[in-house]
Amino acid sequence: MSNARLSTELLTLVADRFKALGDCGRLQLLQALRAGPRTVTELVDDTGMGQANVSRHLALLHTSGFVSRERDGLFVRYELADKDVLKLCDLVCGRLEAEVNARRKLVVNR
Amino acid sequence: MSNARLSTELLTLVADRFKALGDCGRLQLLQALRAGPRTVTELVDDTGMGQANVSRHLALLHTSGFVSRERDGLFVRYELADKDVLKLCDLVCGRLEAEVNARRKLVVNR
DNA sequence: TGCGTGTATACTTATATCAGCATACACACA
DNA sequence: TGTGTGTATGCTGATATAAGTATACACGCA
Repeated sequence: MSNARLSTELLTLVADRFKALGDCGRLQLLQALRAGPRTVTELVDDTGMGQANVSRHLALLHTSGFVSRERDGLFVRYELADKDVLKLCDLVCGRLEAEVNARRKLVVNR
Repeated sequence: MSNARLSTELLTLVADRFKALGDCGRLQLLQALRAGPRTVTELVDDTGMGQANVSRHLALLHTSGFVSRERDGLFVRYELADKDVLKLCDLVCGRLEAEVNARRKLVVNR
């Protein structure tokens, strides 16, 4: 890391991770998982997305290492892999909030 | 932030930011900007990408708030907007490194 | 072993994204 | 005002991604 120049191969991997987070549906799933582990069915209910969709998005989040899965009988329970994911989201959210506030100030003071 | 449920509108905005980081070329540009401000031409040289490409990617990074721009005569100088971007990249890189090391260990010890 | 329920995947269509080329635009300077 | 250089943008074809439907697969249980 540090200041070393990163190879394009590594950057491609990094880009893939960001791409995995670059979808509203997947972020919804991650948000729903904030509260704790959830089965696919529960996530379908939580998000209102179709089952196939949820399953596909979860698969991608899983191969990207953002969630872990565990079979429980007939169900598969998904869970946030670690807290880094939320750190990433919160960093971006923080930036957004700052921008929104700045913009609001502009509008109010016009 | 905290644990409040985020609206899908906000999540869409967040997703757009992540999407902006979800491209190898754009990450290359951000990496090149680590060293300091750069003109478009310099970034073309640094990255080997086409000029139109570089310009478009920079435009996206700019509207996403990751870089700032400043005209300098005939040139436009781009610069990292803040250190958060690097924090984001480094978080993901850290995760990757950990995985790669784990995988390498598997290969070596097979 | 057969059935029902939960999850994953194949296939399709619609949409988005990317790179390259050509060209328009912005600016400095003769 | 015209010319050259740096930057941005419109257009195009190729590729990737997303969602829906149908269906396959996995598991528990009668």
